[in-house]
Amino acid sequence: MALEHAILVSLLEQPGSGYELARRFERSIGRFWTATHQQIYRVLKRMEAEGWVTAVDVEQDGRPDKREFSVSAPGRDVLTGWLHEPVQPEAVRHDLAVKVRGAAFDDAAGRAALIGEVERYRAGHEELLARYLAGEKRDFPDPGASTTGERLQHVVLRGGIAYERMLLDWLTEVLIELRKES
Amino acid sequence: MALEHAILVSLLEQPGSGYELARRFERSIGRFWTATHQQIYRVLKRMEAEGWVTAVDVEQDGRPDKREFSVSAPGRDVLTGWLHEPVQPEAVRHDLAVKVRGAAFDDAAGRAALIGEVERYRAGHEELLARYLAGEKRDFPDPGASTTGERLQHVVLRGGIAYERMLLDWLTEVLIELRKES
DNA sequence: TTCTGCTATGCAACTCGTTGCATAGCAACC
DNA sequence: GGTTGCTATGCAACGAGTTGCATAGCAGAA
Repeated sequence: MALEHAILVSLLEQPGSGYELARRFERSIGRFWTATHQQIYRVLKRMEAEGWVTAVDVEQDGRPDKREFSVSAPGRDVLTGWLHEPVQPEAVRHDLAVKVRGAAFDDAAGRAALIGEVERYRAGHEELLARYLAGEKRDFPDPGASTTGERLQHVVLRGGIAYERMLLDWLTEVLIELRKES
Repeated sequence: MALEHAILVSLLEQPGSGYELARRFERSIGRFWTATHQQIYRVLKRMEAEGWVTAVDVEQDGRPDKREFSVSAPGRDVLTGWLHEPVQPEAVRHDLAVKVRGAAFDDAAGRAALIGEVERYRAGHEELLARYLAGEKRDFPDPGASTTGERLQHVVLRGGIAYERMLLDWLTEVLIELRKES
């Protein structure tokens, strides 16, 4: 399980509350690891009990108080320990690919509906790519002069960008094939 | 949940036993949906109870008997019903991206170890790409003249190929960045 | 002042997926 | 005859992830 590790990385990059983490997981970190706020709160609780993170109450004005988490020394050790473990092959789960193969067993009207869905899906990923590119321009304007952390964050973002471009090209191909059958 | 649907697609393409399905999930279908034999048997049992698939005992010589599953009419309806539902955004979970960002909080020796892991991981995906390309050559030698099912299977395979190529390029970039820090 | 909406945290129940184990038929090899 | 290895099926326990719900502070608008 790597949610714990994703949280440790995120908190090392920037301490924050469970709520803030959930928002980061919706945005930047969600590029490579998704999680809901319930999962995050539950895991934070366990991590706090194990001494991997520490929390301080922070009063805010105009807002409810929050509990800000930081990574402790043992938490850092847990992270580096995990970093040195072998990289496991990923579990791939891609609904759309199942649907495309399934479309062979549907009728023309059903395939037409699927085409609409794929177009909608593709438009969503076009938006996502645009957001990544905007984020890249904003956060990494100067490719040469940056810290280790920034350069590693940048290469991960470039991975997200490459993935989205690949996906958009592939979806174009899928639409061509699906339209041949309608 | 789409494991049920992946199984329905696979059984429509070719009826088979739980064991055979598990082997297909290791190979072709595992490109876009992974599952272990335990999961598959459990889900098959439930699907049989709900009448989505039917089983016949098949005697084999030189081997234990097997139970071969086929999709029933209700099962087909379940599949087409699912095909017409909106495509959900995928849950992305990529260990390696977490590790790359985490490498900023490791020391030089740790990053050196990670480089070795990434190289090993990359070599695995090079092999996988080679297998996909060999499979493409074997199964889809003639791009023009094929059935709907074959063309849709081919476009999904091309997606796998595009993904692996993108991944290999990205891993090259990751290795360059990690080596800058060692 | 009530309603909407964002910040902030959490429980409970459930489903999905993983891991470890167990059983059994049959073939081939040593 | 024992061992190894592949085919074939399954249970039980656990851990991970999802869904629905609940609570509460505070701001701004209607």
